[in-house]
Amino acid sequence: MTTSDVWKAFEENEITHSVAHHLAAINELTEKHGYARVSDVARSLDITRGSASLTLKALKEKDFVLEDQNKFLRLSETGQRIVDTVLTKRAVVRKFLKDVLQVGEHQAEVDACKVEHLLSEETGEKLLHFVQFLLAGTPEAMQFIKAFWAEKNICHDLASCPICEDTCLLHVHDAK
Amino acid sequence: MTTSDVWKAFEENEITHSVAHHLAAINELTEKHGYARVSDVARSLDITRGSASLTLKALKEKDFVLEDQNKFLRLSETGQRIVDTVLTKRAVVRKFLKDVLQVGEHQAEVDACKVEHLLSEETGEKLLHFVQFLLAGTPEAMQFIKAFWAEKNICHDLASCPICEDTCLLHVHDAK
DNA sequence: AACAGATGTTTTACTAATAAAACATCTGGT
DNA sequence: ACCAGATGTTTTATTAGTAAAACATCTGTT
Repeated sequence: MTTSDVWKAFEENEITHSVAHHLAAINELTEKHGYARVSDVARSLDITRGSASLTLKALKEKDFVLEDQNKFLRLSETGQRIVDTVLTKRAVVRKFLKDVLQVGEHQAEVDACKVEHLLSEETGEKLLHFVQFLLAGTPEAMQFIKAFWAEKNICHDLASCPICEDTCLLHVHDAK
Repeated sequence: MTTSDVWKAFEENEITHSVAHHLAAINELTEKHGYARVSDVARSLDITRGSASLTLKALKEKDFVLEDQNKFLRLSETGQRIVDTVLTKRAVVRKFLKDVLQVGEHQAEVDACKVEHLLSEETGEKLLHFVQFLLAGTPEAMQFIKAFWAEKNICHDLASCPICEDTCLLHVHDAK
């Protein structure tokens, strides 16, 4: 409820950026090549084997990752569920940024990747719902999108609005 | 361009969560009480004076924060610019989550706070533009919002869609 | 002047995530 | 059987951000 409660929630995240990508790497390697070992994860994330070994040891201890007799890794049911929700959030954000806001391909990818593991389930689900509806092709959605992309009379300077000369906090100006 | 380039961008962020909130604290304290000292920032963020002292020392060395003869802190021009863009991004995301997606007040606050410092300028600006247009009251926007809030036939399960029994990657189902 | 309380800094220690290097093990080719 | 290369782990070190505790300074009574 207080300011510090809100901002400290960032640190208390169960799924860190690093954890999300270790799990996603196992997921992708397993799908693409049929197996994932410590070295494969390390190569895929461009970190050393030692680093991957330590992080993955922690993930094994948390039972997000399982290991067979031959050191082959796979996701536990929990690990798979985590990866599925994170990857869906990434896909939703990427699609929203790219197809709706028309953010450049690369930047949309980077921003989605930075944010994927931080969004709550509630936000993820509601954004998914929103993007689906927006791109589903109903007349309301199509007319709205068309009108939005035609729109130009809005201040979009994050630091200082040239019209009202203040920090730009969601004000709309009349067309000149 | 590669996967690891994208995911490593997270760590290379100039403005960390901690830095963003130290700067925001100085901003808020200065506005509200006319001054900000190390102790005020520490209290405001609920961390020790020692921690705040070290982080703020780094911010002084980077010239984001200035200190006068009496140890009173204020933001440099650069620091102020950073805080303005971060706070605007937070406000935009919060408004989008709360007023458009109808995410709960508290969760919208937390998610906006987690994400504010990670979004690129491009995404921040385009989201601002989008939210402004969506809430500006044009007929297209009002009809779209009305239709969206009435909509129910869309899968919004992030982990596994009960209709197609797959991870839910932005597919829309027909109404039953 | 002296003492109490607030303030600021420094030092030591901790955690997560990394690199680097040493080490151990396993596997394939000759 | 041997050696090279790949693989996995452990140890040592680094960085950012924190806590805790010791210390120094400053301020306002009395």
